[in-house]
Amino acid sequence: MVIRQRAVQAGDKQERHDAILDAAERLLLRSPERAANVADVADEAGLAKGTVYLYFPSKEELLLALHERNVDGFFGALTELVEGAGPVAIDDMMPLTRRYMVEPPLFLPLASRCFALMAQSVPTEAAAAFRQRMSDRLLRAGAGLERHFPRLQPGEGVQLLRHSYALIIGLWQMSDAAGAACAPVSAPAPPAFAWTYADDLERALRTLWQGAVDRAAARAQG
Amino acid sequence: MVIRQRAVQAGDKQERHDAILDAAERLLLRSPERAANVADVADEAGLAKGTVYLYFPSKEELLLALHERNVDGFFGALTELVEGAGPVAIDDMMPLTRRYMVEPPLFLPLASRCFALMAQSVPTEAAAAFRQRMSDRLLRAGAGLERHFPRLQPGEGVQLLRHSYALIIGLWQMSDAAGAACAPVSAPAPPAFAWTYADDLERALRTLWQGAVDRAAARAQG
Amino acid sequence: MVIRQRAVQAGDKQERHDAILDAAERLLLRSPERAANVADVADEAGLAKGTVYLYFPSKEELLLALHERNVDGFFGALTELVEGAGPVAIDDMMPLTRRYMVEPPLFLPLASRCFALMAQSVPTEAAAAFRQRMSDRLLRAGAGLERHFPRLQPGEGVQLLRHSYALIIGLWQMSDAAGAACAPVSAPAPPAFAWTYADDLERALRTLWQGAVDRAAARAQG
Amino acid sequence: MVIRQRAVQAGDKQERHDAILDAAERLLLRSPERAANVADVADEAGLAKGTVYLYFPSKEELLLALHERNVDGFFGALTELVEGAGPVAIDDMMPLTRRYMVEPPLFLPLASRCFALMAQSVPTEAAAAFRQRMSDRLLRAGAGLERHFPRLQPGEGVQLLRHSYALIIGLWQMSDAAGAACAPVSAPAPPAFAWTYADDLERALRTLWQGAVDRAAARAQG
DNA sequence: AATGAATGAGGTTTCATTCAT
DNA sequence: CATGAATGAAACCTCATTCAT
Repeated sequence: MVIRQRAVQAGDKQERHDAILDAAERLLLRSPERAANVADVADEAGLAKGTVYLYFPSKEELLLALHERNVDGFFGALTELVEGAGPVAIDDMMPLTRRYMVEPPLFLPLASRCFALMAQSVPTEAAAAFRQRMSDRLLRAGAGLERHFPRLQPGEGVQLLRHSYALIIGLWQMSDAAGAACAPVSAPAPPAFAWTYADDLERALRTLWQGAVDRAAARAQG
Repeated sequence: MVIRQRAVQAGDKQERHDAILDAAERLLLRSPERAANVADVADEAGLAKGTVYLYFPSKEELLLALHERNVDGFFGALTELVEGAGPVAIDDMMPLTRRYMVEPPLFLPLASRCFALMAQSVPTEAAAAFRQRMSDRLLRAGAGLERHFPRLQPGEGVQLLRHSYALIIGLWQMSDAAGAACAPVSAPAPPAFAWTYADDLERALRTLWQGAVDRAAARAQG
Repeated sequence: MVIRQRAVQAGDKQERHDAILDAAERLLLRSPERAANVADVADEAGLAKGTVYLYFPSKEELLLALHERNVDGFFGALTELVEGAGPVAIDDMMPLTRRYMVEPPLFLPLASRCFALMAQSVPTEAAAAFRQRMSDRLLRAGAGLERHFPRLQPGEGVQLLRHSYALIIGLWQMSDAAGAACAPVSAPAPPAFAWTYADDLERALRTLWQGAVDRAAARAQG
Repeated sequence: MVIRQRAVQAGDKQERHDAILDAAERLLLRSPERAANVADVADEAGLAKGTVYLYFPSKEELLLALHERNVDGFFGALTELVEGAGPVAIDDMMPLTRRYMVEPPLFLPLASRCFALMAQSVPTEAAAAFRQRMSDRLLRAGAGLERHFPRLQPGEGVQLLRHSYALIIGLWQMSDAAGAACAPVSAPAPPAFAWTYADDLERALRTLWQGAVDRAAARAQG
């Protein structure tokens, strides 16, 4: 009905692509429980359903793209940090994580959901491509990291990042957040989970990084 | 049509309950890609669809129950270990993990899926109850753990277990295994993921535990 | 919404199966242009959409089943005729054709449409099965026919029936009927088509049968 | 993007019109099972979708035009034959039929499909116009035919052609060919259909023409 | 004349759950 | 208790056609 400006230039198209992602994001923020069907996304974007399919082959790949945009934000900042001039310490990582993953209300639930999608509904090639890009980002950031912690052996930077990411995701899934997301009035968390996700994550990451650094140091000494 | 023996005794009921779980498990093992709809589970159990609903309030809670049975296996063994007479070292944990979580082909995918379920489709109370039982298991095992690593402060045992579990799940979701579950012929894993899940997990867990022990030791010394 | 009696007995099921076909038939009679989507059929039958899918695997196979029921009517009568005691002449065939195929307003359009379905939307096996049953009917009726026209060689009965059926269908598709079906106010038919379908068909069939009988006679004499 | 030469001259337009038909034809030949959507046709013609609509009011009328081009080939040859100087016998018709209708892999499926289109999706006037042109062709060829078979009464030439066409189409739709179009590996045809379409058609046509000629002769004698 | 981005109606199918038997 | 027929919401995606550029 509402014919918005047509996207004829390549730039316009990217813009519209992003606009659709924005719409999906707004929708997920507003009602995380809803499965965000394509009709709603189109509506929110002020477009017709068919138009969404011009830009994304399926609902799943739309969600994946949205997630990847989030991921890019994090890795962009991380790469900038580790490839920058200044020194980098463990303490520099925490704010980054917090800012890009913990605080944005969408990152973790979406990441979580995308893992499920990848295992079920996304065509193998798309999943593989996503994984490949993820690998590239990790490799680059991991290599950068190794420059700042010279005792790390080659590959240990990537490894550490990979393990960190696993902790971030895994812990979130276990955390009350997952439950609380849907429970407006949640009961008090049982003792073993009675931690703020953010704090618990920080502790976990510190422990992990401590272990990695210690081991590297021990190896250097021994 | 075929009315199988009615379950009138309490024991019969438990038996049928388990039989349904068994059927679901067989089904998931046989075709992990399929979404395992209730009709198939009922069929596999030799029961009618309606009968399944006599034993489980919903499909989701059936899956959750199946997962919990798996989890119980692990925690049972872990508790037995830490509450046993002998000494326990980090190295004792690995085989346990491997045996109960890594090697059984169902544990990790199901765990992964259950997190998603908990956040979406399971009624709050059921989720809370599940969480509570999980908390109990963790607390008990965590407390047991602290007896063997006396430098750990109270609560650090649970914490370590929680973080370990997060690593186990998170890493699996990132691993090629998650993708490969559905892709009969998967492309070679991209470099940043080119590790066996089992090996990578072991490294990650060792690093984490190393970090925890080191920190405890440092605290004890400083 | 409206829970009609449940079909538990095999007989009930057949009844419901037929009831769905009846509904589809009514719908097609009422508005032949509409593609009769499954929702409408279900509505007309007073059932839910899903229920229709319990009885027919797809919309196409529903239509095919309806057509086959019509075909069965014709072949039933034909077989009864040729396997009956009395003598059978060419003139006996015409009323049969008229009664079962020409006069019922649905037979020919549906037959026409089913040919298209068979070539496009019906799974190969279903199409093959339909074809097989059609073959059986033809063989039986053809064999019966040969008993009444002893000069026909074995196989010529089936052949004649097959050719007749082709004429019936082909001519109908060419006839004004096809066009008139959708044109409430149709222009006068152009001269080459200015024949009533029924009359033209009778002429064509007589010509065909005449040719067959003549050839048989000639062969017998020569 | 790529604006091909514009068609400004009338000749250019006809050329482009034909080019689109050619593209549709190639497409149907290449994959008879596919429904040949407009996007594909445009693509194959190297044009944009919108351009196709400058030359054809709808997808259906495009198909109809393609079919009519085929039909024209047949009637052109037939008219040339019957209006030529030489004598014409039944045996002269068969090769014509074979060459223009049976052998080209597109004629029959397309003819079949067009009947369905005419009855459903084509606006009345377009259908009437098509029918009118068809009538003209038949009348002319029929009249020519009557000159070669002088015992035929006026109108019986057209009639015979019409009935022949009905046989050709009807028999094809019943034949395995129709089904086989879509079934790369088709099961063996059931006995009642176990004839080559081409042979069966020839038998049928001969029978029909025999009947017509016999009747004319009988009338002349009686 | 040509383009191709945008439209949106349209129909199929699945499957968790209920409830009459 | 057990059954399985019935439900119907839910969501997907295609594609003929239009029209701004």
